[in-house]
Amino acid sequence: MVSKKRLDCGFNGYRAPIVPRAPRSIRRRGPRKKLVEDSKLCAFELLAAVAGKLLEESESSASSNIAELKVQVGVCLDGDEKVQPKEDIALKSESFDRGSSAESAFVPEICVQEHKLLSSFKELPQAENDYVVDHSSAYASPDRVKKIDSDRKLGICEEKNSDGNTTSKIGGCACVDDSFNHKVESEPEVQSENEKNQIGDLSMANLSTVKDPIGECVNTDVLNNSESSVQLPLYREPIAGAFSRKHWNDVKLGIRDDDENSFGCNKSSTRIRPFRPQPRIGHRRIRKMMMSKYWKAAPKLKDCELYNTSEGMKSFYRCRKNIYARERSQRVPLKKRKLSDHSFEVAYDQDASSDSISNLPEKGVKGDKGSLAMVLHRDNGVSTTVRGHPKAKDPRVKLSIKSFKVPELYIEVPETATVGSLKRTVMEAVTAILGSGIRVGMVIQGKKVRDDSRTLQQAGISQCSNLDNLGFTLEPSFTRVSPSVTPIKLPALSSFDADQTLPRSPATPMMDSGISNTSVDTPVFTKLDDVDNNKYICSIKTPDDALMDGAVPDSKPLVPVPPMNVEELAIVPANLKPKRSELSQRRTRRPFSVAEVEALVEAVEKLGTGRWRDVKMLAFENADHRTYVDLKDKWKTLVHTASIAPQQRRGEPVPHELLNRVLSAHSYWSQHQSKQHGKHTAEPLKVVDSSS
DNA sequence: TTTAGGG
DNA sequence: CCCTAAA
Repeated sequence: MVSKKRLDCGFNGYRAPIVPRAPRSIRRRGPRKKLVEDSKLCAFELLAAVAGKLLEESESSASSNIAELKVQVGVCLDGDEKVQPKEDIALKSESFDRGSSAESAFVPEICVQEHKLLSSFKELPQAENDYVVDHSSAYASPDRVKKIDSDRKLGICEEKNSDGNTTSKIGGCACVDDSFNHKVESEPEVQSENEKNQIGDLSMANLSTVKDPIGECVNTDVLNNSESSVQLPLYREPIAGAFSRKHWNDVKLGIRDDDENSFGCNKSSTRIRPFRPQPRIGHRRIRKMMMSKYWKAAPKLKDCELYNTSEGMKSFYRCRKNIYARERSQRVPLKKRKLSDHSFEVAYDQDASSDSISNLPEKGVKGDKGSLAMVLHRDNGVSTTVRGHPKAKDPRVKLSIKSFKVPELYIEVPETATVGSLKRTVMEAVTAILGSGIRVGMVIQGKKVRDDSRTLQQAGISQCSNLDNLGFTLEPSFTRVSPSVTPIKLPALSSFDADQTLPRSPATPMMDSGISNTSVDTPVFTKLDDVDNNKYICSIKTPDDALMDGAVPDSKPLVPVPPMNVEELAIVPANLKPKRSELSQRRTRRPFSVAEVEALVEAVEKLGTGRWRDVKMLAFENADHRTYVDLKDKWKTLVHTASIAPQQRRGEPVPHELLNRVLSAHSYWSQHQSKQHGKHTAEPLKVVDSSS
């Protein structure tokens, strides 16, 4: 949206970010008021969002010309208010009239209700519930009001102070300081308009065009400045404190911004949507699916022994379910994994289960509970770098985490212990920490940043700031002591590989080997290399990667399904599904492996066609990425494939034998109509002769 | 939600 | 794989 780059880093400069599409905006310049430093970012983003909206709806508003708005962005961070979405709430002109003080009125679609300050406006018919702030400035002109009336939709909440004074912070609202205002204005078009309207028009007509679909609440403060300032609506996050962190800020670690991998930001993307064009319905569905799927509980890996591709289908079937579970995230990555060879991984064998931590090339840690993977870039020496993203509406802060600091570990070993044992001990200590849950801590300039709700800017992280002092740490999470934790503690990143055995191998050697390259010093993980374009998470390399069948060539993001504690960690954001940015894109292609085909064939032989749901449950229960529709489609293609000349077939060759079975089953079920009548109408196809 | 098919 | 009409 706002591709405009962030003007100057400091925000002090007066640069106007270019708001891409906004036809006009509500921008005004104003005296910069010094508001709370904190919400700059938000405001900025809000602006962008508004601009985007304006653009989208530019046509609609007739009143649009009232360009100048003086606004100050007020961000409400306090959580005590309730935000409720409202459908167009029109402010009646009367309302405004009455309050001479009201410079402009913004009607938010969604406002915070029940605000204490609200009282002053209660009388207003429609604005009752809105949190309105009355600004002392009295610009409100009747005309304007009307416009407002018609246009509202901006989703802005005004806050009214009981005494009519403009208050930048009411009810805990923080206002963004001037810096924002400056930025906002620079759009050429806007300016011109501004000039025209400069007269005191404070209207927010333009704003009206913006609709806030979502209904985040916006609180706007109108400033009295003669200078035009922009009024930014603030969108509040319903949940207290979450605001800054989530909205519009995407921080990605070692990830390109084109995808949604920002860790901990998943939600943010979602939230952002509101400002985007409304997705088509179809997309919604997809998204929905994605969401539900990717966030589902991680499968348990334990039940199945190692599945070795080479060992064949037998074991495959035996463990089919399990395998699928793991497999789902996997296959794709194989190739990717290779790309990430530089990534450093530490795996450690802890009894039967092994834990491993690896640095993923791409995504990082998800919130508190996500995987531990971190992406590190090996390129430059700067531990963290930040740079703006040219086209992002919001400048992106890119971080390259070179290393993680682990919480203090206290280790005691005899002098006679071997280096290897010491390493192992360290590993165990680390693992113990990890096993009990860890969280990521952030340190800036040596200071811990504890407030998760702050925006990066607020925390001092911006593309312009020096992030060399930014560090992340892994710390024990006391809050989440793993309850019934499965023995498998951090299989995390690696969880996905179906074929691969649990992670143990790779790393272990490293530790034992005398001088390891990348010694595992206290700091546990870390190093990363970046694979820059790839986004996959994990990379556990195992010897058998090569065996993977059907490795998918193209890079797709893996979906790490950390099996850690199923209970609490169960929810893993697999936001990785990258490639598709938010709006639904097509799913990443995941060719069926021979094993899957066989499983499919077997199921169909048994159940027949027409019962894809059952087929899915029978053979692909845990393969979340395979829907019954997929299975049906696959069957369709298999039948087709089987009927064409081998030379015309593409993709991974399917054993002849399987194709024959496909034909046989297809033929059989064509005659026995499995579907229709009740479930077991027909007997399963027996045997399959593979010959021929 | 599933099926069944076309795209 | 996606999208949908139907069921």
